Amino acid sequence: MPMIADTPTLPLAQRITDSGLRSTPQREVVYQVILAKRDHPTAEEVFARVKALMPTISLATVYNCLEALVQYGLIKQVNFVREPTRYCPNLHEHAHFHDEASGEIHDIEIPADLMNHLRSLLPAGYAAVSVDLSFRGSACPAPDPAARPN
Amino acid sequence: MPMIADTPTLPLAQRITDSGLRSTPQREVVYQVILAKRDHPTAEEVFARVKALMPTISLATVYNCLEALVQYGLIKQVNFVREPTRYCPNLHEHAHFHDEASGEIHDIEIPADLMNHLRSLLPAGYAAVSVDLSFRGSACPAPDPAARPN
DNA sequence: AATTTGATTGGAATAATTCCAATTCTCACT
DNA sequence: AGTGAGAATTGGAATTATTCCAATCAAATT
Repeated sequence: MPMIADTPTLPLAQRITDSGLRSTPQREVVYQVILAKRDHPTAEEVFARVKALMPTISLATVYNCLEALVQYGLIKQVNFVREPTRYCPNLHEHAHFHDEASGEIHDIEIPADLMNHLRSLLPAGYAAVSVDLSFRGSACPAPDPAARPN
Repeated sequence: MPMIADTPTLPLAQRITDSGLRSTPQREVVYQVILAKRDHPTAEEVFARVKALMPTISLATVYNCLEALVQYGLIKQVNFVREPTRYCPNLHEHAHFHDEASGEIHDIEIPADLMNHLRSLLPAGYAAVSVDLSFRGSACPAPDPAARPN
């Protein structure tokens, strides 16, 4: 029987092995659902989405896969006060905005030089592995009073 | 019997009521232990410290008090990936450095204009109530090779 | 094909936090 | 000072998020 060329997961498996992580069907499907939607699902949400594609997967495996994917730099994790950990497919260094009204999380692009500037504020002897910048507040869809078609 | 002037908690009670929050003995003692040490205790750590002063207090009340103090702006809460929420007496807008080696959290001062600059990066319609900036990495105690007594 | 190593699984265990109903306290008002 | 309404506190149960564990399964290497 043909082993390849009947599922579109090839590039995914590629990307996983390229990172140095062994590829497994479970890791592929977890990675796939995170890339499929540009949002910030919790482990439980990932589990729910993954079960649609692979009904036999367990929650423990989803946690394991997420941890492995984070560790090998394929996804990032974010967290907010009193919220479960969320996972993010956007590897580009960026900030997050947590909209308290809708509960949604939006990516905020931050110029790279500013991120580096933030790092440079650390006292001598402090080496930052990661910088976490997040905003909390509310987002109004149409703020400027002029020019609204509707 | 005299109702006041026999405990040094007066200014604390003052500060609590001034914030608009009703002062209670429990809230005072929770506030007191957080101000007493410039660190970042978890709720359990606060509970342990508070019990030394008020052995009958319950953990639920510590959580309630912490929540109330945060809500009325008397303390701040911080959190890190896969760590319990921590509480911080430093109201001055600042960042945190989480030292992975020691587990310690250090306050990092950030110029106010830079914090405002960060806020200004948000797209129109996004209003940030709070900005959370935290670093994760390792801190070496003596970085500069010159000038060390001892 | 056998061995070894690593991954997955389900369920139990743990950790952090919240909920709840009963009691107690505080404050405002007689 | 006494009383009643509303708020805070309490202990324990419940919930949520996550990790642990031992057994099974799969894959890579000899």
